[in-house]
Amino acid sequence: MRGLVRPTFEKRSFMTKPKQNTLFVASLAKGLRILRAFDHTNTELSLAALVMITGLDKSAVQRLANTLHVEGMLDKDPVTRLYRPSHAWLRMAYAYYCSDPLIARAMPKLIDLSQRLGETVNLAQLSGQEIIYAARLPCTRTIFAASVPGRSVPALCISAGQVIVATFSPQERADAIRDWGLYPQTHRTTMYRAEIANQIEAAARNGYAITHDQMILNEVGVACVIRGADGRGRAAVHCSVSKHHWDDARIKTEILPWLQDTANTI
Amino acid sequence: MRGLVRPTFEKRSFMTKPKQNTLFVASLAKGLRILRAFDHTNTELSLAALVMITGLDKSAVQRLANTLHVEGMLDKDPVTRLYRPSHAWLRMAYAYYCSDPLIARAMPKLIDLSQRLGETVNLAQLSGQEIIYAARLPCTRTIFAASVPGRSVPALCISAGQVIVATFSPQERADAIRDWGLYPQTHRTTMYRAEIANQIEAAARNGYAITHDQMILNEVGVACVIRGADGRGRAAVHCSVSKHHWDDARIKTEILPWLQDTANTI
DNA sequence: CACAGGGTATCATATAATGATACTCTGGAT
DNA sequence: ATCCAGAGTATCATTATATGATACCCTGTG
Repeated sequence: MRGLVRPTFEKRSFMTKPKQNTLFVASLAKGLRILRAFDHTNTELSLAALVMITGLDKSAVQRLANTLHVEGMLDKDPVTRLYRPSHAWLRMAYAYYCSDPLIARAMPKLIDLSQRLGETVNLAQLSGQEIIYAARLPCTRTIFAASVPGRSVPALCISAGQVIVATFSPQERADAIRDWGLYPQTHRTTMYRAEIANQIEAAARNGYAITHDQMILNEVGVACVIRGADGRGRAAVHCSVSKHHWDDARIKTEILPWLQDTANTI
Repeated sequence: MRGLVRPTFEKRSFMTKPKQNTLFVASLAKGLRILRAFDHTNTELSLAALVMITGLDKSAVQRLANTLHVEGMLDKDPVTRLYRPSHAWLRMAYAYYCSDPLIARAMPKLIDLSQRLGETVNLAQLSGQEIIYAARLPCTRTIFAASVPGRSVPALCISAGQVIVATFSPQERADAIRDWGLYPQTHRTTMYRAEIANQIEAAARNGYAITHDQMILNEVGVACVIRGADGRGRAAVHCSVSKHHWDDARIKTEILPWLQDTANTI
């Protein structure tokens, strides 16, 4: 067994090739893989679990995780040895908020809106093929995932995404509807692209979108688009209410106008 | 000029020594330095600016920043070449939220509280010598920094920090009051440790703390501690109101009881 | 037109990351 | 009691990989 002459060699050269050279620091990228291993499913991870998830070598994970710990990016429970995201992850969000001028413009308006409506309002941004909730102002008890910012969901599924895609050129719109990811959040999440195409058409005509039961059952989402300088939608003001308290007619008369007004002034 | 024989050499061996060896990946640590260069002051940075702030070599910054860009941690404006935090920074916050069980327990209670009071409530956590606002539920227009989570401020300055330090043993408390960082946020921020000691004493007796003008002028902060299993305060429920609308008497009768109730049930 | 400043690309060099291996614990199973 | 499995930790030689100097390419300025 000792004599095993580097099965290492071909493996590494094989694995390393896909990465681009010389202006790409592989160690850093691997460190980021460690960070990304933490998500809503994996909230605290052992060394062994990190090895599993990242597919990295045990020694590598040991070093990288230790580095992240020393640098304050990961907390480590001294008894269980489990790693967890540190407060630095929250600080990064703050840095993001400060860096995005849209947030600063939107926040006060969103606060007013949430107080006026007495319902949960969100600022949703397009991030690749997903919508990320950048700011959330929850006004009623709801599930955990809907009460904290940073969650992302497939853009096509929800009103905020639809209203943004609706601002694209016909070609881009068609591409998005055909290609973008789609995965269910509830058993009622719309999974038919034809239906989504209709909803987006309607959003393009109306300037708003309303969806039902997409993220949470009995939840109605209403969204109005915020356009960038080029006219393309980059974000949306989104309001989430309970079906039990609101029917579509009241939503249209009592929520929509305020939502549109807010979106326009941002 | 060509013949300059490596002034490099001694510099590197000299600079590298302070870092611990073999289970510390310096490249990763440097990458994190790039990330940390972004804060509320530096919201978007050029290559040259990153070189300045991090003190790293130009080539290193080039490679590291490029790696972070390729890996989706930094956005890069194709025209100005400026780097900015990406949405990944928000996703990390979401991962943090999911990893901290306190958040999940606190959120619904905080929502109820904010609705009941009609005033801004926060969940504040101790992070080293600072308080970090983990969750914020703004109910009235306020300055930007007070409306988004992730900001951190010196623990001693504000009610939330005082009420937490008040749960420490006398020795730890004294150490904290003597040693912990203190930097002003307004021209009225308390900078006298003796006065802070008194406030913390009061907090220990009363179980709550009230501070004035610490972060924002004409702002009153009220906080009640949330104790961990060991009895030590790890977090606080914090409420921020305007001096113009609330005097201390009303705060004590109309806000404090609800705040204490919320803190206790979390 | 020359220059300065910032961004990009390339290369030889040896540092610093690598992954195998061996060691130490702990807790369960026999 | 003893053994074993699994997880975390520590160490080491090897060379692949990060390094920083340098040269190049822009664009805007004086």
